[in-house]
Amino acid sequence: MFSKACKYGIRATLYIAQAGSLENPISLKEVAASIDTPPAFTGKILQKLVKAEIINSIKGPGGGFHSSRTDSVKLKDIVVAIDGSGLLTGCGMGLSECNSLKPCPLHYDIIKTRVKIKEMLESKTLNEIVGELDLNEIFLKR
Amino acid sequence: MFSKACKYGIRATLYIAQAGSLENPISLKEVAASIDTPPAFTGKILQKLVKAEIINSIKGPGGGFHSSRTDSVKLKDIVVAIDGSGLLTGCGMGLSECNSLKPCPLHYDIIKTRVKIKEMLESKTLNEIVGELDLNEIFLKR
DNA sequence: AGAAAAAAAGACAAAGTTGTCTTCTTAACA
DNA sequence: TGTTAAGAAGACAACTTTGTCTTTTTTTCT
Repeated sequence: MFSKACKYGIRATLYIAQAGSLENPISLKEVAASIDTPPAFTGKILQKLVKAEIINSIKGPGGGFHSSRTDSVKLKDIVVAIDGSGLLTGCGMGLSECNSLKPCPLHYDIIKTRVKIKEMLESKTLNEIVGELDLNEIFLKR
Repeated sequence: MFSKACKYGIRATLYIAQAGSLENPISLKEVAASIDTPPAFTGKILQKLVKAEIINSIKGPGGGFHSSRTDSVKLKDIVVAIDGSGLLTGCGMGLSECNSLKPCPLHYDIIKTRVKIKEMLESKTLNEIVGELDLNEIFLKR
């Protein structure tokens, strides 16, 4: 469903949302160690998330990442920023001219399924997701 | 959601189910032209589908592809044969030890969504899908 | 039996994704 | 003001997916 980069991005964002703040930003090194992902590749992904304004970065000594928008960012924002909107748009069978006037054989079933996928991706903010976590459990690295 | 190979495979299978029969098998060349996919690559995909017993092949002059199981094959069979079961199993965030005892933050939402995806992939047989088509419309190549 | 037509199989090439390494820029702090 | 610690950016390498081309196998037909 999601690319590897996107999965890493979700884990990274949740970790940063949970552990980081403007006063205490989380370094790339700590993020990668905490979610068990390759540090340099994780850095590339975080760059994309910063450009999409999903997280914030602070340069220089003591710098790192935090998120100032945990009350408005949803999973969909992360997925679209990293994987693009292909999961939610376009013909499921790869036809270029598929629409409700000339639907492909799967058109309406795909649309119905996408409604559910969108619900999953849009129903909660980062705050709401993080709020459900039991912080005593390791949950992003296993 | 699906790889390119899988999308090609779905289109090819539907075309073969609709146009082919034991007496009149469809050549690779015709399949690829009809669904607008690269012939050689399409051949590789059809080989996988033959091995998975989703379609049948007949070698030699006059040979080609047909499906003897249009009444039992479902989209899920094609998707699993080509893309594997990753869309329907495993942790959505990529954690190896995610389950209902130690669920990841998205665990239950992912499960709910997958139920809907499975419904889409398991609700109809090839016959039922093909039966809905208006055969006068171009529908697999656009 | 030989020729021809078709899929099967295998080697290869191009493009995209994943991952690493080095250099550049920014900012804190002695 | 220089050093150092951090992210940003770019070049590169490995692997996977997508795609092509050639050879082999099977089968039909003459």
